[in-house]
Amino acid sequence: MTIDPTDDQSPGVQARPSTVTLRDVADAAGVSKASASRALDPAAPYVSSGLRARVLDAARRLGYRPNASARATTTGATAMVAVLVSDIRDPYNAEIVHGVIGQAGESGLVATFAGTDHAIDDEIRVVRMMRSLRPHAMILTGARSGSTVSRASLEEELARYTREGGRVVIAGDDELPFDTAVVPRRQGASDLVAALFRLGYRSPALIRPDHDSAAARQWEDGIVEAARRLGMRIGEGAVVRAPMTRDGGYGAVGRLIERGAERRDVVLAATDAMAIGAMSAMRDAGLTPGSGIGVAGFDDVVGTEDVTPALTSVDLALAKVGAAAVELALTASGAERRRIAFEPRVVLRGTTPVRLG
Amino acid sequence: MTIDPTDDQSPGVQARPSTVTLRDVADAAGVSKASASRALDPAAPYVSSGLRARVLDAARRLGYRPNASARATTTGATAMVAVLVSDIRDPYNAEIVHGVIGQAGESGLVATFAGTDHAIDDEIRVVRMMRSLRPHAMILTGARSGSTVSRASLEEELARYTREGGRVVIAGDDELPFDTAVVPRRQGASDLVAALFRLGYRSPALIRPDHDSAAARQWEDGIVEAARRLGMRIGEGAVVRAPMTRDGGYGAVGRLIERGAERRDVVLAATDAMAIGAMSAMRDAGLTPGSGIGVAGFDDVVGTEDVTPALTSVDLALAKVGAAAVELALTASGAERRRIAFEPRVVLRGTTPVRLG
DNA sequence: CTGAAAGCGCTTACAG
DNA sequence: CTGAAAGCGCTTACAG
Repeated sequence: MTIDPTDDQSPGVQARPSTVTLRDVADAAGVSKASASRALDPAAPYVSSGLRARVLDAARRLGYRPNASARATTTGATAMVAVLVSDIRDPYNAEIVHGVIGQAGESGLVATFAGTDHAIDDEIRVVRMMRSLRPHAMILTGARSGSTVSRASLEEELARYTREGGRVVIAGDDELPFDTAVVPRRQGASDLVAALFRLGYRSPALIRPDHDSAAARQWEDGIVEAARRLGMRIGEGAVVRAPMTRDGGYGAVGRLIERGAERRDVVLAATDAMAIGAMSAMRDAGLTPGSGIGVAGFDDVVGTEDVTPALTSVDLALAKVGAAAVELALTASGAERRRIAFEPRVVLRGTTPVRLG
Repeated sequence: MTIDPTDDQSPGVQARPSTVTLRDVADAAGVSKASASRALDPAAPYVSSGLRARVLDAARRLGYRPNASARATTTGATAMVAVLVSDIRDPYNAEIVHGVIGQAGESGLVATFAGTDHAIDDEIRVVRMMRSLRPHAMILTGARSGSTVSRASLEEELARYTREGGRVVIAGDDELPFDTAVVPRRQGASDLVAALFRLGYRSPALIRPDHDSAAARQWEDGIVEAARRLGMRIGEGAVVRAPMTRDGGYGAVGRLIERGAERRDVVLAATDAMAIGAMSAMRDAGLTPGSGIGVAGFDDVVGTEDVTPALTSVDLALAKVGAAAVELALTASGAERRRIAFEPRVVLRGTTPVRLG
């Protein structure tokens, strides 16, 4: 650890935190605070290059860092985007967050995160807390569940924030009335079905989440719409609901088999985790994923390459969605609501080989 | 979206962002700003309950949120911990970050994150940027790589921050001179070897990261130390280096086989991802993980349950490490450096069955 | 192009 | 217990 010896003048005295301020820089450069402030701002007009050089030099020598809080109380907003994320351990969210962090860094913003545990009431609390920071924007990501009352409260809290000049952007599903970087679930699901059709699959079984989120709905809508268009049948008994986890997928297979899933030729799960669980259950039941019956997941986050055989899935360009959310937050929005969507990409792997006959 | 009709008095006028300030609350309650400030602070002494009630009521009615920036410029620090994380998509980091977010929320702090892409130079840049926010503490997590010069610059930048009154805490490996919430790698590795010994394994092969991080070193030290103590032999040829990824683990197996890994009875990889890759490679080479030759990973993050057979690993209590880092950041540190470590937990699964003979 | 001054929203001694 | 006043570190019209 390097210690600047000039810093502790009187060793006996309790060392108080000493921060270099604009005042110090101005003094060191022999100019006024106003000039120092302008010299440090690359966008400021009317600064002589000599003065600017002296100030910059003094700032570097002193290790000056502008106080973001003071700047924010002057300008009204913090150079920050606040991200509300339901669960950072979910690789789906982690991928979006990665995109947000990258783009925020490039745009000179810091990104702040708060966890919300999926619950809307939690999210309301967090929005309230975040409002204190006066960030340029709040980005909401991840599925949320809660009552209609809670949802209204959340929208009210967000509306308050926008009235204060804040910007709200959704990164994910298109379910709240704000600018949205859309995760292309519906189209991805449709594309998946079309790709499987081309491989020879004709009768899918579905494992869908047991709660009614926008994500679940869009996935199912995409599947059903493409199936209908292509003349594939999805009967009543071919859809089961399960918790959106690996274990949920595992448990769903039993119920599918009770209903005669052997007559189906491919199992589609709403997430990779569910699909991976389903694969384990199939194996435990004596079925071999990829021979006789296919399996496909959704999201293409992690683990799809590491099961045997590798899992077919759909890449939703999540990091791009996160980056796009930051860009939406940065550019002024007019009256109308904006949407940005990316192209999903179906990734065919070993669980869905070409089907003969 | 709920709009408060009292808010837009003159429809023709450009709606300017209007924020409720302490002044507004004080006026609404008929008290001074000073009194309003005290009434809003639960810890303030000498506030009559009548006054407090009126202020609290006014604040709620108006949707008042204190301006964290203004508060911070007054008090000198932001109620915030800044977390520097190399890559949020790495489930190892995500798990620590999850612990940080949870504990920060409970302590009334917001958590801010910045990505550093593993590079020390990036980290220096980010520390500098974060210093502007004057957070109570910075928490560093994840492995970092860089030259000795860079490392010195990083430590200098961090030292500057501590001189300003900031606190630095490491969540992870014990490689920088600050308070540390220690990931118990070394002990976890030792415990793993001891557990495998009890199952009958005698001659491990090692797949270790090809860079010389503290994490890699501690894992290897733990393995070697326990093996020596138990009289197990790890020969020259039984250690290969590989990139710390799934593909790295995959590639390592080929080299292990060239060197006659068949004579080994268990393959130990420094991370789960490497172990999972190794399993795929073994299968491709005609070996079956768990029969004839065992496999064990490390970290126990995700995916260990989803490969076939399930992967033996070591749970490093990462979320607790993250939470402990926040607690270290919150409690005053004396002169001496503090360390908190948790108990690792060996999780035996299908890849390391009891070995007969 | 540069400086003196006001102001951002808060907290906290200091007097009452 | 309450209020008037100073001050935190910055930015930005406003005069020169």
